[in-house]
Amino acid sequence: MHNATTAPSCIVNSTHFDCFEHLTKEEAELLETNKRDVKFKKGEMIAKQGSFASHVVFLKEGLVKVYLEGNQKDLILKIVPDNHFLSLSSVFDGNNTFIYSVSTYMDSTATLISIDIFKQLVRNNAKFAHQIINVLNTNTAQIYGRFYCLSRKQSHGRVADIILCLSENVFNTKKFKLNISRNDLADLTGLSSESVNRIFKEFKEDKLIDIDGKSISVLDFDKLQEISTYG
Amino acid sequence: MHNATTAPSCIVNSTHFDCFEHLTKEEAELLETNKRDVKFKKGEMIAKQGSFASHVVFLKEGLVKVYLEGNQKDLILKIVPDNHFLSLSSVFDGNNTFIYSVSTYMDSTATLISIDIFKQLVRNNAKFAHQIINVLNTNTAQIYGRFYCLSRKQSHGRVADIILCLSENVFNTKKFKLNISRNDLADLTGLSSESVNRIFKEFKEDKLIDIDGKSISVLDFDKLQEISTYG
DNA sequence: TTAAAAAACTGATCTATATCAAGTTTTTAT
DNA sequence: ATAAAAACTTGATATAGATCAGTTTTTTAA
Repeated sequence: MHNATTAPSCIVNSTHFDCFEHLTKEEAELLETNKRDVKFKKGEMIAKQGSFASHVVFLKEGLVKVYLEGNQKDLILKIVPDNHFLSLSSVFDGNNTFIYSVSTYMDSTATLISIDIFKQLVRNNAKFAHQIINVLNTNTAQIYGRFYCLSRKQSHGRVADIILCLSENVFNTKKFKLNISRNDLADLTGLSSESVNRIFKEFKEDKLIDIDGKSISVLDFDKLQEISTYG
Repeated sequence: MHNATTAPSCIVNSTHFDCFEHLTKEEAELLETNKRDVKFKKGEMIAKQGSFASHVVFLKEGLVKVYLEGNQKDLILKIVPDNHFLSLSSVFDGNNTFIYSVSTYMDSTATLISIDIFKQLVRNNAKFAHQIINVLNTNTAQIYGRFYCLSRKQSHGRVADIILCLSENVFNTKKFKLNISRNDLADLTGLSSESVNRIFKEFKEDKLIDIDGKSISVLDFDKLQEISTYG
């Protein structure tokens, strides 16, 4: 059974919809003349929560995190790989302000599309709008899963979730090189870096994973899944 | 500045879009012949997470909670008042399954719209689709605020949030009669009912609120807001 | 009206995880 | 190549909030 809360909640949204193929030739041309590619260095901010959103942002290349800023610690909503929209929710916000911040994990290229043009496409092309709705909804489903994870599961379950997600959805392999820091990992799990570290150590002792420098291998997939579900 | 995370995060989505006014006469008729009103008693389930969604659900009358079920405790995503959609995210899910459960707080009436007809409207009427996108996005913004609240704020901030939300967005008055139980309140804040109770007591001692039986009055709005922001 | 059941309240523990305070290793920059 | 900085590791302590175990109040129903 498909169930957002028993499946490991993921930090990336892997489903991809090819929205732009539904545009007419004229619409595609209109889009072409009203978009611009911008390069961002590692660690730079692509969007700032609360600031005016004059563009829809599409991540052409790279890896970014989308997060909420507040008076307490930041909350990472998701990480987004290339070929995904970054700011759809923001542009339809009544105030046209970014409802979250976006910053890069690595050098990235973003395509900025004029918000007016984008809205025009949505208003005039129902098939395009339909695809956008699909994107928004996969998004929502993913965030809900993560919401559940961070507010209901405890530390071991959260760490198991992250490992499974990185293995299955980000790197698509049992052994992968982790080029994000323990601190990033702590942010992603909503735990302290010390706690993440201790749990990694436990998982290694229990032969669920193997750690060799920056490389992590998933040894016992089923057990991790179990911990993710019940932890 | 509009900022989802400094404003008290709310459990209801108060913005309302009149989606149906954008339908043509024929579309409206098509809708009319393909919808059906169903009554639900207090405590009954309108939608069950994981089950097949053959209809879009619109809440005509009543008050419901939308929540995720999992192996741990349920997570209430939002409460929804009358004249709002209940299951938009679900119908666009690839599997057509409900991604969350919905049950009523009081006797309610729901309008069920055939999912195929609804999708047809979206695919053919871009203005209608645009409105649906707006609904989805206000929704998302609200859930993000709540996500931040439940995963970053601590107990006092969460309780302050709920009181402010009930006062400002649900009842629209400083003094309101709370006809949901302490247990419901605990569910909404993600705390234990004992903790909620203790904090209510503290707030009363500190003259932030007054409690008289089931009635709650907001006495010090600013202080509550401050607690919501920094607590 | 009164007994039974449910909800609310309160104090005493318990526990998960943060925080603090060292070390140690790795990375970076000169 | 080496010093400085950053990241990681580990143990000790602190704490927010859950859980438990009662008592009191309110609600329900006979």
